[in-house]
Amino acid sequence: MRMSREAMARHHEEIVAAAARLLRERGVEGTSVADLMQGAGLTHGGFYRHFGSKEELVAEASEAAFAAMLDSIKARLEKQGPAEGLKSYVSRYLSTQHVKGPGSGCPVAAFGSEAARAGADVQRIFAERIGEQIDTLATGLEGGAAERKTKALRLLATLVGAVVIARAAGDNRIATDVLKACREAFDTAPSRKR
Amino acid sequence: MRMSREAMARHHEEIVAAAARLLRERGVEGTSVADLMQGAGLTHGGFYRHFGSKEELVAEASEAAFAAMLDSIKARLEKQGPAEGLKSYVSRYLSTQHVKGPGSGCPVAAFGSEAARAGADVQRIFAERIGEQIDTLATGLEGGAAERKTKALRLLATLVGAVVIARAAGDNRIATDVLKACREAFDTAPSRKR
DNA sequence: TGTACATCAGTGAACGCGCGTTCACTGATGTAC
DNA sequence: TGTACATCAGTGAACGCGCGTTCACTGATGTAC
Repeated sequence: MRMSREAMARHHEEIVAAAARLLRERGVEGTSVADLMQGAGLTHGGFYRHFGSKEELVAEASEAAFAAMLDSIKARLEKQGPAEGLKSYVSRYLSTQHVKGPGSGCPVAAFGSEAARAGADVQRIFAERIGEQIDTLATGLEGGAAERKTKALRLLATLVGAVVIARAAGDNRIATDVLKACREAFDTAPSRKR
Repeated sequence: MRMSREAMARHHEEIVAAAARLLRERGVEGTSVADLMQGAGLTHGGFYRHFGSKEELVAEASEAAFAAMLDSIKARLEKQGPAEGLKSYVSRYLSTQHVKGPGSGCPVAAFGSEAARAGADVQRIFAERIGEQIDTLATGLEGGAAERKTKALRLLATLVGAVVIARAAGDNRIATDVLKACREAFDTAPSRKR
């Protein structure tokens, strides 16, 4: 039966939110349209009233995942100041909770390698939002504009790599070792004093 | 018709070699059994004379990909010595060629996030081989045993993250920027003098 | 060494299954008067 | 404001398709004598 405009808008947001979580947990190819709709409490048939294709939702959900991530960094920077804000963000990123809970974590670490093979829309969103993430991280670092950007690029690379490695290694010792090594690198020296 | 033992052994290797390349290029879920057999010049029907399941081949091909990678590091370390060998490996890893040619590159960067969701066999191989990769990288670094290992963990994280980011960003400026920033970090300071 | 036969690597059709997508249908919502 | 009707969000069955896997078949290979 027909839904009210508000109900439909609510459903749309719920589908995107469920997708943002499921795609990070199970990957693009590991999540079916039926899964995505079920995640929002709906059945698969109504999907195409909201999106032109699965890829269109993947793009929208990726955007939502990046937005949440960026909000988290910005909120920390504002509340705690550049140094402490960035430190707490890095500490959160390099935590076991993040490794074990990809559903609410960084989309680059969760399905960056799949995004590289996805359609043009998804790739464009990744390129744009990664850029924004780097610029935001840079505001928490010290030095001139160029230096801060270079540091931010290195920092993001280290964060993403550490989490990808920790997840690929599973419950192995390596997982905790790589997180610890990278956390210490940030706390004690490189990105703040380098 | 029945093949000779040598022919079968050759086919087995060809399938694994084709799989090692295709899996890194297209991901696990993006490559079908028919694709894998076709890559070795065979038809899909004979697949189960060689492997018990697709996942068994994924495990074997992952192992082969790691072996090639480790051989490459070890060969450089032996030929050029620890400092130069590691430098040339890092330079190769952080090159546009590696980003554009995942088929012969690092399996962690290519499908590490998929491996995290794969079966137990694949995950065990990733854990073991990542460990071996870290130990090998450590032999090219300076300092005590513990310090070298910590540096190797950070180095691998940076390498993997940089390539995942560069691939996710596509032909964007970010791709070249992140490679350059991480290359410079290694050349000028952190992992060798830190 | 030569012969007869069992083995089995590879082929290509077929299996059931889940995928992304489409469609007829339902009935509450939104709108025209 | 009330009524009649067109719209369309959501449902669930159905579509074609490609997937991983199985199978009957073929004929060269390997083996027993």
